[in-house]
Amino acid sequence: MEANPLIAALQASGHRITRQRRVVLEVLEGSQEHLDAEALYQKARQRSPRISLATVYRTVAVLKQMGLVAEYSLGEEHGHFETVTEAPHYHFTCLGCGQVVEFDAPQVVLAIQELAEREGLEVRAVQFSLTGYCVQCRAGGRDDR
Amino acid sequence: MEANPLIAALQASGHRITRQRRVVLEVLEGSQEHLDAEALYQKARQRSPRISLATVYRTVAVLKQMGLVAEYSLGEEHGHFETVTEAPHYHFTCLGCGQVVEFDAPQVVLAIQELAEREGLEVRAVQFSLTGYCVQCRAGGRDDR
DNA sequence: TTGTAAATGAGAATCATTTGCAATAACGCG
DNA sequence: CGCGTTATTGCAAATGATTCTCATTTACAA
Repeated sequence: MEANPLIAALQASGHRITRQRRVVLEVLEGSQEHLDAEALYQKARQRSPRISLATVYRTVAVLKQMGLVAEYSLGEEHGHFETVTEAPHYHFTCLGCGQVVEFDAPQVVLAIQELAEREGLEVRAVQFSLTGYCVQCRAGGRDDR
Repeated sequence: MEANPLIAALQASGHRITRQRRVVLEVLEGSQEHLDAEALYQKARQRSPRISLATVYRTVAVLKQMGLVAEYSLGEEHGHFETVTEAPHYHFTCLGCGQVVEFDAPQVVLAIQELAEREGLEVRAVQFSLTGYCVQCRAGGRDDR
């Protein structure tokens, strides 16, 4: 009955579908970038001007706990959000230009599985991210260590 | 001239050796655990009662930037600090009991090197941590998902 | 249509961390 | 050793991100 699968999932899990949740989800889906709470808020605002930042946080929290959205602490600073896709991937953030490079790392996934098995751990969340300088910034001599 | 290598390094890089820096370093070295700023502050206080939390943060910031100390965001919460050792290692934090399991993952190191080479990146920092449930907590039935 | 519990908006509250500034102290130099 | 310069400190106030409180609104099952 519901076109959007994320909305459907939300609904199926017994949550109410409000205009603001719908908007946050749409913004999240309609953007390739990794938005932080403020950016999400600004974008959501364009469609639902009365939405509050608190609601953005609350919505993202629900989605996160349902596993529909993931939170990353890219550079260091504050959190960034992204809808979860089939293929897990990780991020490299350039300290020079802020550019985010996504990459996958099957070896890392394997290493985790192995570790979990060996130690009897049940891994629920993986945080793996790199920071440094990208090709351009290295070349640009902008070596502001 | 200075017994402690970390102190020596600090000094060599042109920083002044103050009582508080010495104390923070000693506390950091003398503890296997991953202390957060507040814990560091409390421990440092025992030896140097007038030290302030701000100084702890400032000291750790200097050490971090020199690469002598690393910061981790174990569970999610706030930062934890640890002196850097030869062998890089990572952390698994149990959501049930809070226990931190350290592990190494040479495959991860390799994966990073490979990626860096392929993409021309200069990796300065790696953030890799896992959360989930440990053997005990899984067994304990305390499946508070 | 209506009742009720969930969700929202607005702003206050919280928490970790940072900063401004005057007082203090390290350490290179004479 | 005694000084002066300048980094460092302590304190308290500021900040930034996120969470909470509570009165009001709204989704949705009946």
